[in-house]
Amino acid sequence: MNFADEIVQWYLINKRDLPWRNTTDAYTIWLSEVILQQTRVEQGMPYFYRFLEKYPDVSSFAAAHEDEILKLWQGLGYYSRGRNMLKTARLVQETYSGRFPDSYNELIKLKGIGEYTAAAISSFAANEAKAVVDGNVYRVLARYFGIYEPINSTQGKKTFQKLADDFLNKKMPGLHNQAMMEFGAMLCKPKNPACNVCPVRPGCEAFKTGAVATLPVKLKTVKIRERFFNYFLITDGDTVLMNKRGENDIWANMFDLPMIETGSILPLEELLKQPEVLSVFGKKIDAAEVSPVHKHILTHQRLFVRLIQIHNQPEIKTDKNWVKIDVQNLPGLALPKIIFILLKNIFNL
DNA sequence: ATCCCGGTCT
DNA sequence: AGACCGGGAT
Repeated sequence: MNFADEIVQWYLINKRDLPWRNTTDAYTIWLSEVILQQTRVEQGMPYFYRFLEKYPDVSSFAAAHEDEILKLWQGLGYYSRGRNMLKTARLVQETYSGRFPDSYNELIKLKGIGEYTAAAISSFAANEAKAVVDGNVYRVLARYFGIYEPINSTQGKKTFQKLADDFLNKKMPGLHNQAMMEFGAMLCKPKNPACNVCPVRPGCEAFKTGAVATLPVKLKTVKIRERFFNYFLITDGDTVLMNKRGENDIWANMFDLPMIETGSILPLEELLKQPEVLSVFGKKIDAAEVSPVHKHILTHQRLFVRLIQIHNQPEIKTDKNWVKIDVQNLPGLALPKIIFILLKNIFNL
């Protein structure tokens, strides 16, 4: 028996009895599939029952008000799913006279139905030979075949779709698709997969190489953080107050200037009222901006940096990391690029 | 408290 | 590539 047949055998014995599996009605399957997008079975189940009871067919769904749909959808998240369902129900009512389509090529045109859902509905309702590739299928294929291509890259998606298509049981695509997903959800789980009872363990590349916990590979999207650095230029004769940075943030152990970080760009007036500023510099600061806001790009951060000169400051509550440095010694310090630029403009370094 | 997970649309 | 959401794990 090949890999896919083994999984179908496993499925026939171990499957959960879920309500949407006992029908070939495209409308009912559509309802369940959209509810289950990005949603766990346990969470989606009560919503499925409520929707099916209130809207037993596409005509009743199409006749609903958007407010009713959203109310019934409340708590499920990704509310555009509900709004798209209403658009689709109305379109189906109009153009298909209420007969929900069950072919991949018709389904894929509908709002809220992408590749996965079109393959799911067409294979479950009409046994069309389209392989589903959802998060479960990615995981099962990546592990069994030992594929390190990222599942969320453009090329990776193609690779996995092709692999899924190649292994699809063309005689019973619906059963095959259900089996692949159930196997991923119940046995080949993201965490703590049940390899000890896995029927395809002997052929599993990830198991052989100890890569089960590593696969599938997923590109993590590096979110770029925006930060706002307000630097203060505090001079005394030929010296300037510098700050030795700590270990944990960017520019570890390098020198910058005394600084207050804020959550956004504040007008100078506002900035000087911030508690952190008041506690360090007091109320009567004679301060002026001496640089525009510089945008400084790092790999994971976008910095908005400006320099504010403080003219008359007799008593500053100084920090233990602050040190007076002779201006002529500034070029000898390890300075981040943007700090060097700010100081260069002031002191003609 | 923060991270991770997941289909579709734009 | 990023936005959309809530739940479960850490």
